[in-house]
Amino acid sequence: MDQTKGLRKHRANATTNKVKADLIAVVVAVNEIGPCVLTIAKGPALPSGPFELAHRSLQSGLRAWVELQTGQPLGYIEQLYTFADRDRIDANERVISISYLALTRQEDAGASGQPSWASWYDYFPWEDHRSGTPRMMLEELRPRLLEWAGNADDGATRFDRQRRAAVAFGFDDRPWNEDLTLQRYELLYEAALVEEATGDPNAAPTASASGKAMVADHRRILATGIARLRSKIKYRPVVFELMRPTFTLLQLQRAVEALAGRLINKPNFRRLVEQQELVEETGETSLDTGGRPAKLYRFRHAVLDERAAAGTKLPVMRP
Amino acid sequence: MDQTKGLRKHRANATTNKVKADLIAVVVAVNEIGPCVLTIAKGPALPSGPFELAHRSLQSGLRAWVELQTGQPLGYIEQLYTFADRDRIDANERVISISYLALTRQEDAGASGQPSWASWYDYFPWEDHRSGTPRMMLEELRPRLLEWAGNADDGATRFDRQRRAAVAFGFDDRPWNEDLTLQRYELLYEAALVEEATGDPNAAPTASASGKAMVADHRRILATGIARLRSKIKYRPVVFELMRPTFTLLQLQRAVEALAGRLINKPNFRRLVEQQELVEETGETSLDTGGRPAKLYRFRHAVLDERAAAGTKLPVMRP
DNA sequence: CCGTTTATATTCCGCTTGAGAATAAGGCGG
DNA sequence: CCGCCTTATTCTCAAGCGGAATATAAACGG
Repeated sequence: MDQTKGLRKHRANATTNKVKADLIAVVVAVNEIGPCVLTIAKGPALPSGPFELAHRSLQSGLRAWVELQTGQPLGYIEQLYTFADRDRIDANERVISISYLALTRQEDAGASGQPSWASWYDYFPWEDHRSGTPRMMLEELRPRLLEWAGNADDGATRFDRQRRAAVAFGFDDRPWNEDLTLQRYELLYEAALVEEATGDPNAAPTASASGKAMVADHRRILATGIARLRSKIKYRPVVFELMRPTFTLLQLQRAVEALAGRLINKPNFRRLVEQQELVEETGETSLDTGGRPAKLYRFRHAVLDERAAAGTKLPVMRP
Repeated sequence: MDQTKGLRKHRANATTNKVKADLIAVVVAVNEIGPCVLTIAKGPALPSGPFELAHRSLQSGLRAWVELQTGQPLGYIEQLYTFADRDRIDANERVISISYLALTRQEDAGASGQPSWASWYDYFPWEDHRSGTPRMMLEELRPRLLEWAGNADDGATRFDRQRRAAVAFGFDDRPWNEDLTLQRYELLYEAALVEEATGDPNAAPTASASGKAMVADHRRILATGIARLRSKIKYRPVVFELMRPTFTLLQLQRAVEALAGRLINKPNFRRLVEQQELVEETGETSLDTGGRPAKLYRFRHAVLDERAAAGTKLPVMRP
């Protein structure tokens, strides 16, 4: 097989192997309730639509679909993942899905459309550790995962499944890692503990003990978005895309806690924010906190240019 | 505009908006010379080919094309980015490119094919800081970037361009950040200091003072791959995909240095590797080091399961 | 005026990290 | 055989950072 053959084939098939490209969005906002995801009113599904000739770019196509389906304008957008749907392998049609994470403020919604927001913990109840480890995780998920591990044929697989579950969920005194949202969902899928894994893929999704289901693989895409966001807030100032123009430090902390799904040490969080110079005082204070008034801050947009988030962990030598 | 209309449109256009999907690979290996990228022999281009109906998945399609064009089997693969080619907007054809990063060992090459490897610093000479800051960066790039900044219409833009160049390249006593490979290339592109930005996109690329050019946007994709790899080696043990089964700690360090493009403090690097338990001794030693024999190590594959690379940087509370 | 509530500031300690020096174990030439 | 050169391996030490708890400030309501 020489490579000339490969190149010839490349050209010959150029016109026959077309695919349909779908754009799909995980749109996140934070309100009093907590972290929310934008769904289309028709059902438990993420906004999506095909990439069309009229779209100037992938992102503008996504913006158009989301705004058309929900009336919500998008701010920050970043690509998540592209995959070829395995469920839809027809003889002559292939579908590619390009998923995105978008951050927005809920009040940005325009007049048109009827955005419907849902707490993302409705879909992943085991992901919220702000009030301690969720009961259902220890009382339902854990025994069912152990049962699944025990069902394996050979001992090696049993041991492996147990270890994977323990790492993902923090069993056996392992630490909880909020970034592993996707691995956890995939593990539950593999163990057939989420509805999508068992039922007819075309059946209407319902709520179950292990969280609300969504159509097709939308819940998996949502898990990807949550995982990406949870790890990203640690090294990039993206939280501010979700905040109002001015805010108190506690409001900022609550937003981060809502996303991360766990509580944060207050003084240390303030120290972190201040020494990174992420915010500046507006000079005003907020009285509706109940106690002493809190200073209001705004995001220092300059940090987006100034710093490039120096990478860590490699003991490089200084010149 | 209600959403019903959006959904109707969705269905109606489902069959008319097909696109061609290209798979494109940044295949990396490390040899005595340094970090290498796999190119097709026909010219300065990355291996690529269309996603076809016959391919079981995007990744398997990529594997097939790379092996067909270069004879190189691929190990580790991860997705980089998906984009719609702006250069090729015909009336009726849209092309989507899905790019991948692949890691392999050079000796893994089979009999067929004729892989051609090139040091990636041939394409990005300003990225190699292992022997100090490259001359060409300070003597050629810097003055030309400053000139470009000075050419801006208004003072604000001039200042902004200068700052961006300083952040990306570490001018004015700012630290060098090896992870910014993509930003640096994009800046040079914007300043028209790389050949792809100026010449006819269909002209044959040549070498210039600012590194070898590649066809279309392949050099940009390569920059994306380098940036991803440089940041990934800091929190995931992917270097081992590029190493021989057994190696000395200095060989491992040299590989990381080749990728990162900068030197590493030896004792601290050893401490890092050991305390993370990434490797285990084979019991043998290597005599061909010139001085005292070095212990040989192998990668502890178990770490891939054990640890999930705990995220840092958020002052979470412990229960 | 005092207690309650929340915001903000300060302190302390242990661990990691950056940087350099010291020691070990081969080969080689005299 | 001995001293020297080269590279490998280990040790030390101080500065900085992160985790946790405590102390002070400013509003409100009785």
